[in-house]
Amino acid sequence: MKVTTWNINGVKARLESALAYLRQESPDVICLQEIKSQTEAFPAAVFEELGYQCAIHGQKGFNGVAILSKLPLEEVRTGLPGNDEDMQSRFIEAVISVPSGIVKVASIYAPNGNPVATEKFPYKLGWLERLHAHFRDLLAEEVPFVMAGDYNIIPEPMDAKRPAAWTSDALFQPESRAAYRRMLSDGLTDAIRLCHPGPGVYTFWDYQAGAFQKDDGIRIDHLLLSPQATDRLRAAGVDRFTRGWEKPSDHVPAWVELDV
DNA sequence: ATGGCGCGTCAAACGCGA
Repeated sequence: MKVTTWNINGVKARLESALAYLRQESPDVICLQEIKSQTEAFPAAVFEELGYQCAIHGQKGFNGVAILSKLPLEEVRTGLPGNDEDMQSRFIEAVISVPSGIVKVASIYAPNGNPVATEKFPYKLGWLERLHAHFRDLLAEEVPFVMAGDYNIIPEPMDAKRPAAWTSDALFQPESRAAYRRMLSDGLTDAIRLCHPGPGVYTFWDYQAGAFQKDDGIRIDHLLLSPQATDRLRAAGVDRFTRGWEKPSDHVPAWVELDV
């Protein structure tokens, strides 16, 4: 079972790329972020033609997440628990049926948090706390789950080509990094890091300044696995080739392969 | 050394991202 995550930066702008990617790589499940589409406007029919069921949590203009699955998709939940005031569409999860039972999959789009001196940064940290509280509940269920998405966190200096350039950025603040570490110390595994322990593994390159040509990237898209999912982890990777396609997203897909 | 983009909204700039 292959589970992929991809911040596509607009599902309408990226429709041809997304379809090309799915035809080529054929993941069983793909978690999308920044669909920038209302739920009703999501082009579900074209994905269904490729054999995917769609669970969508959109909003007007910004944000928006989705899970597309070739395997039976059940018990869809939208919205991160813990704050009824939060209207931003950044979380969706579903139960996926697999031969050995179930796998829970969440598509998450954590807040960027910039500028740090504004209310955006505490919103980011609060959101991450809510995410942590939610998966702590899931851990108690002792089921395999994958929380995949754009965490907007550079975990370590080795996850940036130029870490010094990010020191004042919300993505690399000590508080952001600490929130990520707490999730790992609480039992989740960073699958990409486990399978690729060295530096130079990036998932995002800015559109500006020829960042991709200079490989001036950062690793901010992550797949965090529960212990039961980690037991089944066969491989993980990043598909950086899509960044070289016409009209690319600034993020590339990252994936895990699980024995299920 | 610096700055260099792109999407969506909406019809010209602007909010937002990272």
